[in-house]
Amino acid sequence: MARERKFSTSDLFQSVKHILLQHGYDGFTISLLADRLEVSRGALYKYYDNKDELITQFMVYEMEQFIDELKEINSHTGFEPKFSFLMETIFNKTELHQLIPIAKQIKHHPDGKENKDKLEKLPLEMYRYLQDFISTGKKEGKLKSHIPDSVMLGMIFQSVAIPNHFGIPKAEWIASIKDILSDGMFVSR
Amino acid sequence: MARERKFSTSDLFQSVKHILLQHGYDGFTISLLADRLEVSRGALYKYYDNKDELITQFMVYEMEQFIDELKEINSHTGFEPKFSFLMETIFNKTELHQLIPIAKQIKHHPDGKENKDKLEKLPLEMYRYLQDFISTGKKEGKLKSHIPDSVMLGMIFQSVAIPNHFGIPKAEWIASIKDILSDGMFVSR
DNA sequence: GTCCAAAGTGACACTCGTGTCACTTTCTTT
DNA sequence: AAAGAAAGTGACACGAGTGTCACTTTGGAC
Repeated sequence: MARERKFSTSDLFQSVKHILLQHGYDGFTISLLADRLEVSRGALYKYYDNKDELITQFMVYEMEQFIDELKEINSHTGFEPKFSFLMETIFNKTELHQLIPIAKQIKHHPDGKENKDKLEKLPLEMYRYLQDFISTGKKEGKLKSHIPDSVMLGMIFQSVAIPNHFGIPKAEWIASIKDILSDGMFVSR
Repeated sequence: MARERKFSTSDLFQSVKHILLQHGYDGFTISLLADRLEVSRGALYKYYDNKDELITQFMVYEMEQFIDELKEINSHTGFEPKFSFLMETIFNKTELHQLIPIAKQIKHHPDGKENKDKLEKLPLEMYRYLQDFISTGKKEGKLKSHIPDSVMLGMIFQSVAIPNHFGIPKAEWIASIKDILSDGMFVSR
């Protein structure tokens, strides 16, 4: 290294996240990012060919980190503890789910699409990791076997995105969702 | 009217919807719309001050239409029929839920914000209409009374957005979701 | 047939963000 | 201290989309 860098990759990703969450995909500009890092736009183009590649790499990073956290699920034994861990992990990373619609907006250039592929495969990889959890649950007779795994996982993951319009306290909010996912909204007869 | 219009408002909204779903918010341009309607861009500016006002008006129209459909819920008697109607209505209008993230991206100009207000209030109006349904369900002892209404409605509405990655047939897909919402994923003990 | 008001046109000026590149700065190596 | 490699700068060319406006077209009213 001939000269010290003015910003680290994690500085950068942190800023990218901040800007994306605040301004959304199309509100994100290289200038905004450069200002925040106190460098010139040109400097950023030294490391990333273009805006979309930058955002894609950020997304991959963010997803991989999340998947790493999820892997911890295997350190819990028994179905209920695993389920609780899963819910906690998901609800502690609410921002990630705000990033998903943003990720879908990325306009991928014809060339350099390796990262695009990677990004598209990550959600599937995640599903695979959790497949175990679900099938264990079914085998143990805890989960209904006639409901497809993907519906269950889909419901679980989608639940973070529910807007809490009326500001229900976080603990009650999560408990309610867990309750519905587990035993439904209906009073059991 | 001194001269016949080349396009009706519903022509226009239909095209707007098509373009928004295909290209997303930032992919939407007045040129694209003008081309599709076979008019010049200038013509569109005769009716709408700017792009965002146009999209906002479209969104309001779309939401109001959906709310009208939902109002039909009162023509059904009994809790289960109402619930089924609600699920059907929601899952027959999947596009609308793809429009929601798009609506959030609208950049509202400082002036002319009446429509913006309207758009923000509509989801709440919708909640109000369905409040009845939920509270009736609770009173009749069908729904768990300790779970907040907004969590229930949130879960119901959010469920359309679950991506069906593995292409499960629509009927099975909806039935599974209904099942989870009603009685949960857990095997009842 | 003339008038006029609404509908439509397309060229124009403008803004904003992108990506490039020759150049400067800073530090390490020898 | 000279060389040179990596980091950073800022002016530039460019493209795409926006919104405006003087002008043309159309068709009903009189």
